[in-house]
Amino acid sequence: MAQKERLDAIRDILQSSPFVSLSDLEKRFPTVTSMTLRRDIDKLEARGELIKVRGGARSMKFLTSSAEDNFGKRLYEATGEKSKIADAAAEMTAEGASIFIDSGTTALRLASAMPDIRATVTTTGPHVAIELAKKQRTIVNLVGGMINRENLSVSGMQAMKFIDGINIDTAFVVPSGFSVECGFSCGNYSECELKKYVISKARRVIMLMNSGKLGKNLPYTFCKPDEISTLITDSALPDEVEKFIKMSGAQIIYAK
Amino acid sequence: MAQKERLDAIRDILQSSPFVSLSDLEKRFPTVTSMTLRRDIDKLEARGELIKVRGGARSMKFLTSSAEDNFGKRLYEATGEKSKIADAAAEMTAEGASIFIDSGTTALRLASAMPDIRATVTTTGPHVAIELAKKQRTIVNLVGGMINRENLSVSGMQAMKFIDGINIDTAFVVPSGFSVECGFSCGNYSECELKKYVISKARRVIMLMNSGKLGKNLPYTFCKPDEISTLITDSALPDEVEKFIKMSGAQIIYAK
DNA sequence: TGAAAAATGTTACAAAATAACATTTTCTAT
DNA sequence: ATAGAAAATGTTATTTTGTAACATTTTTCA
Repeated sequence: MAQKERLDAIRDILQSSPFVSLSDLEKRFPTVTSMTLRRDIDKLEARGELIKVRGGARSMKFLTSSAEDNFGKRLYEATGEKSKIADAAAEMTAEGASIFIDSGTTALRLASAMPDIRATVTTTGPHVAIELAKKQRTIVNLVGGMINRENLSVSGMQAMKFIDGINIDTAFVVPSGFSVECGFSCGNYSECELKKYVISKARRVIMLMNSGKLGKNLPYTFCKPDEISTLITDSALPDEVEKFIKMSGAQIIYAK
Repeated sequence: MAQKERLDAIRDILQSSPFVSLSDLEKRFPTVTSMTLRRDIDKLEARGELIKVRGGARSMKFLTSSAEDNFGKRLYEATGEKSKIADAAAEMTAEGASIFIDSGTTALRLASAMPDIRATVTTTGPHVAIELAKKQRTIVNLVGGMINRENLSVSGMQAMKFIDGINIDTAFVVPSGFSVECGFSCGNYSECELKKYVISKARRVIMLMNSGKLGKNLPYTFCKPDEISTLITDSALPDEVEKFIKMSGAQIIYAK
């Protein structure tokens, strides 16, 4: 019976306060041990009524209301470069298309920015696939193969075979580096091979590159600008780079 | 710049997972100190993007939208039993083996409980693959194919082809239901087919079943007790069930 | 009533968080 | 280009917190 009263009291406190410390509780319930109070907190956490944090517990009520506030705010905050690029890319998708999306964080942003359309999306990124699975209408295919633990993407022989079996209308590819001399490059051989193959099979290739990648060369070049249709980036490219890419026949979109 | 990338990465992780531990982050960012990662977490907490908890951080997104996202919810359900089962299963792995791990939350527990051995692990669960990728020695293969959005697992023709190309020493399979009459069953046709195929190819089949699945029948039966080597469960089975399974020649392990 | 289960207490130990200061990197204004 | 400021990161020692494991008490209910 004693336990029930304590639990109720803790609940009450957390209705009017966003946090309660263990020492507060000790003062309030001097007849029981701190261990007992910890166990009370554990119980309430298991029921989802609060969140256990260092030194005490936070009120679920206050957490959810502040979370909603933040969500509204974030809509007006300047979104990061990657999100801008992703938003621009998301507009280039179409109902009914067969779409390929690379792995990586930029790709992940694209996945969450994608509209919920009736399209088939194939990806090499497990995270991307998980994000895409939240859509209701989109069919999601995950490429099989060996996982590269550095960047959590799939590649290798099995992956090549998988790509072999599909057609691609639009491929969204993310490089790790770009320079005029070396083109688009990445740091892993089998990934490079896979990207090459995807690009060769895709009707339209859209490269998503945030400006941080500019001027970086990685060991394996998988593509030159003349093989892509569009480059989406966040900030203005140096003149000679822009000229070079346009000469190669690719369109440049500055996402903002 | 480096900091920004880390913050983005942490944000990303917490978009698809309800919790990230500090040690996860240490593995992911081996170039910086844990102190730096703590400070990153502090920053994000100050912005209301996550909640700092002992050992890591919890996703604000999952706290608020856990009702919609039943996968995240299930992670915290039946935690105890599933971990016990996973721990017992983890002991049955061996260096050099070719191991298959199913998808699902129990499988995810197994993935994190697995020792870091030189083995090849193939899985149908993207979450499982991501978890396994944290090991240093283990080679991780992700089966390719169509994603089932209910339980985030891969199946379909492409997946069957993938399984076709590999050999399996030990398969850890997780059913959605079991009864004496119907055997081990699951709720999805193509998944059922895949499990069947995996079981037929595996030298040794270990079924991981928490007691909550007992007595449940789902539409598709993929296996009867006489096809498995071992059943790992958390609490004592009713006598007649235990008898039936042992008569089929399977070993029963009670995890505790 | 008398076992089993639940609640609580005790203690020792392990883990995690913090503080405070040192060092490095990055930015900025001249 | 560079000095100085500010921000980011590293280092270490210390304190706090959490947990595990087991002992004891209380409650439940067959």
